[in-house]
Amino acid sequence: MKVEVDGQSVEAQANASVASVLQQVLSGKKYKALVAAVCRCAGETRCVDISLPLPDGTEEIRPVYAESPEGLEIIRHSAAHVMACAVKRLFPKAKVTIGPAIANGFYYDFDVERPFSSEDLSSIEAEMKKICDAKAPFERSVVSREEAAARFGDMGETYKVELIESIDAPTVSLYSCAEFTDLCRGPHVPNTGFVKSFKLLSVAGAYWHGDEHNPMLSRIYGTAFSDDKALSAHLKMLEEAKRRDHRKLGKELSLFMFQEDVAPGMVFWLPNGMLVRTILEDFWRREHLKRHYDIVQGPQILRAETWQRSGHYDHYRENMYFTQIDEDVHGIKPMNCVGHMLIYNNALRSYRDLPQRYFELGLVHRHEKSGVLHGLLRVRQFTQDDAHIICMPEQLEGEILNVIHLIQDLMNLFGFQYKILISTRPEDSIGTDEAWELATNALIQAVDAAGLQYVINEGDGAFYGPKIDVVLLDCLGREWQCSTIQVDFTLPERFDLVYVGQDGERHRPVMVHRAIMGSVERFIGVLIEQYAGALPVWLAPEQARLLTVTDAAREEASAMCDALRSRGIRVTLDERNEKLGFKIREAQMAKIPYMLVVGEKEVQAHGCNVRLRSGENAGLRSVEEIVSMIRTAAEEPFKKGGMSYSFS
RNA sequence: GCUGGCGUAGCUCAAUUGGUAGAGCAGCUGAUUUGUAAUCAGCAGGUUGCGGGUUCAAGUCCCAUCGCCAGCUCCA
Repeated sequence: MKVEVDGQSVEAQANASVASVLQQVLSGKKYKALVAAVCRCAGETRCVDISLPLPDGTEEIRPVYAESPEGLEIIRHSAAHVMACAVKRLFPKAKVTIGPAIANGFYYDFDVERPFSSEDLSSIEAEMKKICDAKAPFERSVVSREEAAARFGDMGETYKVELIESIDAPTVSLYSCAEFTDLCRGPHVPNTGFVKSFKLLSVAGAYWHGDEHNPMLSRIYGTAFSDDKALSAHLKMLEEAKRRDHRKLGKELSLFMFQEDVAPGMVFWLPNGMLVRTILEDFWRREHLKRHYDIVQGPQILRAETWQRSGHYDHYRENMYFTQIDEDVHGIKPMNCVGHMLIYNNALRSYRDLPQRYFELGLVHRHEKSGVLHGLLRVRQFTQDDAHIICMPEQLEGEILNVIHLIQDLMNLFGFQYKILISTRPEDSIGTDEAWELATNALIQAVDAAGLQYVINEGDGAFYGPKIDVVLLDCLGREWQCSTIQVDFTLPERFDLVYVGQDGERHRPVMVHRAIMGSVERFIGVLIEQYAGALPVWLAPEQARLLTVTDAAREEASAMCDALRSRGIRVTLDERNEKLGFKIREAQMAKIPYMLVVGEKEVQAHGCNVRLRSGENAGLRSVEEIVSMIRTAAEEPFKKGGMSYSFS
């Protein structure tokens, strides 16, 4: 039969292996990096082992190379098998469970008497190395469910038996490498020699099936790449991520602190950090005013009956803080929506008044479980850049498009890439089919209109409406969930929101919750990591520092400091009796964008010698030149987006 | 909340397996007036997270508690 391979038509014998067909076309070098193949038969594509015979009716084969995303996934999955094999050699009593490839590597969960320690990792790694050096082939076999269950049952692998019993098919496939056999769909690399660049990273606990009522298993995380170069690049990236950890930088740059015994999960903003936050918030409020939002603020504490009405008391009570005065129970707000609903109801609204867009930098409290707290990224008290847009159904698409533009502009400002996920109606939900369809279409059409790619998450919406989530990608490719746009059918009902239409009748508006940064705390945490603490000039708490060389320059430096301040530059003066090198070092570690050196020469010339935090020297400059240099740098990121920055 | 690892000076970390709690940085005092990532000297700094227990003796071992870190689950 004829098979298409890489654009070439090849004659293939029935029963020929996938490998032999590919070999006719691929050069030796390409063939060596081949880990699997994607076969298309009758319009269906699937990834197969190259050692298997060509599936009947194959029309086309596409080679999968080690360095491709699919190839890496196969290598990682195979690495998980190799790891399980090594663990069974070293810890024969360990029971295997599952071991998939994940975003940047793989893991395998084991049921062991004593959890693995980090010391165990190196011995497991050494055993894996042996298995890989042996280049043991991965062999696939297909057996009946009963036979597989019996075999794993004999081995005492009770978790595997449970998995087999849950599979709804007469047969299951098994993969063996060396002496280890695992239940697995495949495909795998041809032999263990393809797993040559791997590293075990950490151990962790995880529940069987992710359910905390199930036994706790011991999980080993690792990563694997097509070659050592890619592996070391990845390990370097992990080091870099550690170096950029916002918790570490927050301490080093005196931005914020935590005092866990006093207020776990709540931030103390230090002067530097609060300045960054203030600048960011001021900018963001202005941007919202420009885009025709109204800034509002609701109360922090509302009586319990209101939370009953909103549904939070029934659905969100576990995460809420309460306070009791005499007999009255009050709930501290975990969300801002309720206040905004009540503000809407303060007047009878006409269709001419819609949309109403209420924006609030709303402080909320959520009692998150202690184990989930994480620096600024997950806290119990935080500020959402929250808005609720109340509009007529036919305005929905346009409103959502405006929100998407705002998201795009913010992401561009900081150079973030992003991914868009649209979540549709879940099983358990409220609202009519028509309303869901209209809202979901509005979300999709708005994203289309903005010319953006998206992924649909079927059934992953909130029970009260469909949503768009935006995951931003920082410069290391890490993902951060920040923006969210959610249509809500419940709250307009519960709070009986109405508007008077053109027909004089009362109608129910629709409501959109949206947050762009998500939370100011989280967003600043992400920014710190994105810039490794060297915040852009417009956000830097200290934009410039004047450094005197000797006391003789004090007077001149002090005058320049006043002059720069009066021009709106955030500048300080370091006139301590220290060597210049010492002052430079401190300013450099504080990641101050401009270091302005004033010594004898500069006093003569009435200027400063400017050093940038990159280490570059910008030469002797006058105060005016420095002001314009800093302003230009501060405004630079705003050139590309539809947003502006104002000095004041 | 669960599993594992931790909690020592303001910060970063030592303390030879149970035997006198130390160092660097920061701080203070003094000397030094210095040219692009650390000048020198001295001083001070601790109920080893908090509470019990074992022991002649506990930072070290045991129990409990608060919290942190890596995950699981959840989420802005």
